[in-house]
Amino acid sequence: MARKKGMLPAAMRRGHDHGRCVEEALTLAAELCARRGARLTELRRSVLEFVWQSHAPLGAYAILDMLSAEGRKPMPPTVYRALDFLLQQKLIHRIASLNAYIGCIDPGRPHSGQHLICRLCGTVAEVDEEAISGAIAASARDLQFSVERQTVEVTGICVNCVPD
Amino acid sequence: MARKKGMLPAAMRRGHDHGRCVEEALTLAAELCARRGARLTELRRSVLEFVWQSHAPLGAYAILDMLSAEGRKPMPPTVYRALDFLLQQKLIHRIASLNAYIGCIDPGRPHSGQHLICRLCGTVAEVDEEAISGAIAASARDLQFSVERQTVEVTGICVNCVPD
DNA sequence: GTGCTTATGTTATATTATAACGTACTAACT
DNA sequence: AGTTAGTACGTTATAATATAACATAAGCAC
Repeated sequence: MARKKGMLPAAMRRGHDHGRCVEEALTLAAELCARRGARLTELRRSVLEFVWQSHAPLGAYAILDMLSAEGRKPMPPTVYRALDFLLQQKLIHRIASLNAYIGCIDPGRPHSGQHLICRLCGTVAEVDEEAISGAIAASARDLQFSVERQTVEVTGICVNCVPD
Repeated sequence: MARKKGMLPAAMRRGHDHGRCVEEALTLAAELCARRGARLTELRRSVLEFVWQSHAPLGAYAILDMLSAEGRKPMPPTVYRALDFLLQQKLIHRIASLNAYIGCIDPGRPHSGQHLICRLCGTVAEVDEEAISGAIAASARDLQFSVERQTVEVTGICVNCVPD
């Protein structure tokens, strides 16, 4: 799972087999839930699948529309409950600056991810840099602040969208 | 303005003279706006003052209520426009994870601030650690990602709220 | 003062999220 | 299989955050 220096995260690698990413993510999610005694119901699985299919974070109401298009006609609380479950299981992240949700690239391992958000194509890449989380932890320690959650959202232009 | 290592940011120093913080912030804001040819109107100044008076970020509708209590009866767009102005002038920050706004501690100098948010008392302290922003910049460079904005919001328990 | 620009007022509505309560499903035990 | 306890989902209503679109007023340049 460890990405090599200089290697782009999958979300920003053009032409990668994303169907396979999604499939693997769903399989891993099922395993993790089974191991934890958490129920990955059909609804929750569908939501996770939609979230994973998109490289850009999906809003709750976008997910709701997709479920509606599939034949279910859920109301907002249903979607939010599924999202809450997936957040609790750390299968997805919430991108606060977009009010939207995206699949977690490494739900099996505890980590504080950082997100790079391309302002043009909307793609979000998750990275997990010890240098970043370590610097935050060090600063917090200096201020005797006990960290529970780190939200790092970096907005800019991804390599695929940079004008030549 | 540079905070010494181990020294708490004002927001988390009990008993500091916050009235003075607010006063200084308003004076500086007036100077900066004058220098930039931006108009710090009465409304905008009031909003900035309310935001500064609180150590916890204020929501737009809380500000609206405060303005109403003062006699003005603005509608939401009025408040949001004032907030937009203050954001553009970098006199305040938006805390995405709270949908709320807080005064910027150092609006004169370009910087990418990081925020420590106490889950218990709501106080937010802004710091500006080169180690953090540098680590983010380095990671982005590695991915050929061109950074425009860094959002770092760290949630946890501040030193004043830690149980002994 | 006239005209231009910027700021604010006003009405309406969009978007995101949750409270509260009811029903159905599932698993565990008898 | 029947009972029960817990969990998930359905449904209605509404809260909280934010913006679009257009009207009026205030400030400034000439």
